[in-house]
Amino acid sequence: MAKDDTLANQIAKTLAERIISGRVEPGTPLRQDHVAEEFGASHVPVREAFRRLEAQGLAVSEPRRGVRVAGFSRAEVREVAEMRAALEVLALQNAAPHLTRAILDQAEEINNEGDNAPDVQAWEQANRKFHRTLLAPCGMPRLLKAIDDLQAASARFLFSGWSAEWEAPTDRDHSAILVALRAGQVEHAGAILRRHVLLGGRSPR
Amino acid sequence: MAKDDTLANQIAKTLAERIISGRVEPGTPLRQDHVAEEFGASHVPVREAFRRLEAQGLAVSEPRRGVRVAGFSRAEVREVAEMRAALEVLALQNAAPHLTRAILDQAEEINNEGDNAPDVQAWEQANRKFHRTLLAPCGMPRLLKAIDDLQAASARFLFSGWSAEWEAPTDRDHSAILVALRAGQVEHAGAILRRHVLLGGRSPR
DNA sequence: TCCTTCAAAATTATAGATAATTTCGCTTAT
DNA sequence: ATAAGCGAAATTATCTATAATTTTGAAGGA
Repeated sequence: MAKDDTLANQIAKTLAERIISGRVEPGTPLRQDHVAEEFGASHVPVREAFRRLEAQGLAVSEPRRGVRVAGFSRAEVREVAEMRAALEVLALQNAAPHLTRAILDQAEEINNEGDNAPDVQAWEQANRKFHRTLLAPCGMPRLLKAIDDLQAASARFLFSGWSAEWEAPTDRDHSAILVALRAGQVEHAGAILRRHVLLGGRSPR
Repeated sequence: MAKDDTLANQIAKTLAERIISGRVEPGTPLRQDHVAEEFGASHVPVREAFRRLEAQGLAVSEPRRGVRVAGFSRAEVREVAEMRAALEVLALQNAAPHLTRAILDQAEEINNEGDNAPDVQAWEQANRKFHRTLLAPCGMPRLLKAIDDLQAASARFLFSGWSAEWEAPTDRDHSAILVALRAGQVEHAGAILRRHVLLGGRSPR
């Protein structure tokens, strides 16, 4: 099934997944012809895919010198965490009035899935889904898109840190956020969310 | 002279300027062949330019149905203002420790330019420069890029509202921000900045 | 041994051509 | 009149080919 109709989009998605999962290392050059050959396509859609990756911050391109997988310094990781914190809190504040009992229950369900996740990948997926479930009702598409891209950047860092040994941490913050939201304490929920996102971006021990 | 080396980037910049200034209306279809002909180029770089505009939120693209100049509803204008407020405050907080006396003086100079601006375009340019001068020292490139894109979106709204009659408002908020920063009251400066950005996005009377 | 120079190879960027899809306007039937 | 159907024109998406630039690596000189 075509995930996205246009070839360029499919290529972009595949490459994005590869970069986020850490399967290709930061700094790796992405050669348009090689990628094109791999996908059985010409390099025109590949170039467009590159542009999308660039916009998402997953790749960097220097004119006439090609595009490489974006690297991430400690400073950049912190930057992304700070941006996420600011924007997710904003989204939560705007989503709060639209959060129903059903949505909160659903979020709790997703949170439980995350606690039982067998590996980092599954945990990250549940984590992302949890956040999105709570924030989506804000109805601000541009904001949600920005948050998505930032979460992808965060995930890169997460995967690079502990791909091997890892154990599912029962997520106290998530639970606390739900408790606060159920009690109508939006500000408090936002404060926990903020701390949660900022600390989540800390370096692995 | 070539502003940006690659044709695609030049085309993107030109089109972006055209959209922001309001010279092309929201909803206008952008035909790759027409644009290509206008620039004396083939449509390959044009398509790449479209992708960039899309990423900046200046155009929307539906697969196989082309790309059109992005529209903006009242809700979207508010969304952009909220995002700007959140991110600019974050940038200011991180920039504050690096703000020297010289930078603040420079900002004041720019602010005066803005007060004497003959038209909206000039005022907006000075306004943008003022913000960037204060925020750039945060040293967070991704954040600054995001703010740039949001400011562009804000400018679109501004230009669409009062292109004709307009008088330079001596910007009290800007001055107040500088006073607070000079006094080392970063939090207070942030609060003014936040209010300033949010109210700046209000609809024309 | 190390640096410079220069040509071959690789790679990017753009152009031109083609296939596939959508849009538009006309005809025709109700 | 109005709506459905059909075909031509326009448009998007892709491919193949070409020009321009960068990288690579080897040869020659300091």
